[in-house]
Amino acid sequence: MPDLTRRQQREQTRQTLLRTGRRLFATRGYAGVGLAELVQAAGVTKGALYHHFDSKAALFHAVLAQVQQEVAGRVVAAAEAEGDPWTRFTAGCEAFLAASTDPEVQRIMLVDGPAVLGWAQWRALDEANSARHLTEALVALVESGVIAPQPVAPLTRLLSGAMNEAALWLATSTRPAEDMAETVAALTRMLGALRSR
Amino acid sequence: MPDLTRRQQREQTRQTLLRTGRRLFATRGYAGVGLAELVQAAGVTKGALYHHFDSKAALFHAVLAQVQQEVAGRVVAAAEAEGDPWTRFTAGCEAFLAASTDPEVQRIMLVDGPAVLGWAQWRALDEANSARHLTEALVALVESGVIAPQPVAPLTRLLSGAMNEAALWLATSTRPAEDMAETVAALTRMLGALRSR
DNA sequence: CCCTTTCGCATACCGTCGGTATGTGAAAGT
DNA sequence: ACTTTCACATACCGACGGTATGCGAAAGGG
Repeated sequence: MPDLTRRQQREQTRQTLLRTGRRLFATRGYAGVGLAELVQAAGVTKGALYHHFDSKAALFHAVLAQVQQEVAGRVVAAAEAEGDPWTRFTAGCEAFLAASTDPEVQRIMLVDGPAVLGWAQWRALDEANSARHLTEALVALVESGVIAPQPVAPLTRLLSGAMNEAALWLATSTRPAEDMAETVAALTRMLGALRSR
Repeated sequence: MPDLTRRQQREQTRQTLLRTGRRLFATRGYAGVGLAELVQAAGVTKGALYHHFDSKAALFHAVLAQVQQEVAGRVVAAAEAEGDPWTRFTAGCEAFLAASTDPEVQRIMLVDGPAVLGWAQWRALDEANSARHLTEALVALVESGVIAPQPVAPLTRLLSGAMNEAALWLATSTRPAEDMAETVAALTRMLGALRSR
């Protein structure tokens, strides 16, 4: 009787690589960490890495997907705690800003992501995990008559970009609480312009 | 009498490296182009490159600064053609979107820039060349009473991020004219919310 | 229970990359 | 005319991402 089945061992190694990759990519950036160092920190070898992932970029892709799903989870949780569409929407935006202020999240999701995977692939991941909820929220706002009927696709990109950049800026702020409050205020004000009269 | 003085020759080589770097970085990305290939395309050697720039990243930095100054030039020109602060502002935003839709500009300025130089340094360059004008325009709007008094720093980041992401999205659009129009419309509507009543 | 196959991973190695140390020849200074 | 400067070219290095191969234990079959 083996202490660990093969499936268990395999999954454990994979998770270790993901955790280690996430930690190192977040702290020193994708280009700043070599595979030799990464596998040593994970306690395995390059053979193990290439058994689980096709390339360094593929490992990064898996890490990025994991990070995005975590952020999306926090956003959805915050939104679902509210009742009406408008409050769900603003709560989700604020939760996204709060979650994305984490420096670990930023470097992987916002800085290195587009450059490593290319903008198109990064956008596809972002759409599948994060921007999808934003689009759904905007559609719900239009359908419930809270905001005026209008194309949601450009709105989604504008708001997504605005919040991404705002999160990066907030992370460097010397007065995070005030800047966060002012950012949410400005964002809410701008969103308010879309409301039906 | 020399055909070329040393200063002339030096500047010519430097410009050739900048042009070649810009072309290659734009088409295949920073990580996708090697220095050997770059210097061969420029008709020089690595010795020449490292005589003019401290590193590959330093060459990219110079290229990025040049690209940003061109974009900023177009934005300022469009803004200065208008009279009142509000129209200058919207004209500048539209000019930025139009200029940043160029794929050559995008990859260097919006995708690779933050990852190669780090967000902080990229932000400093952006602030010096591009976002500075945005801040000035917003301050002018507040001082002239067009929009309500409010902190401009978070507004600048929100709008800058929104336009950057919108430009990337527009570049992949299958109906660029319509999407551009809708984006400008949504942007203008959101900005309208900031107007004094 | 043994024998075979599978497979998760380690080892050894390769081409290429960014970066550097040194050489060189022509322009510039005196 | 002689020296110095300097804008490069050449040759080389360690480190990197990636691959080909070997190995040993778990899984499967009789």
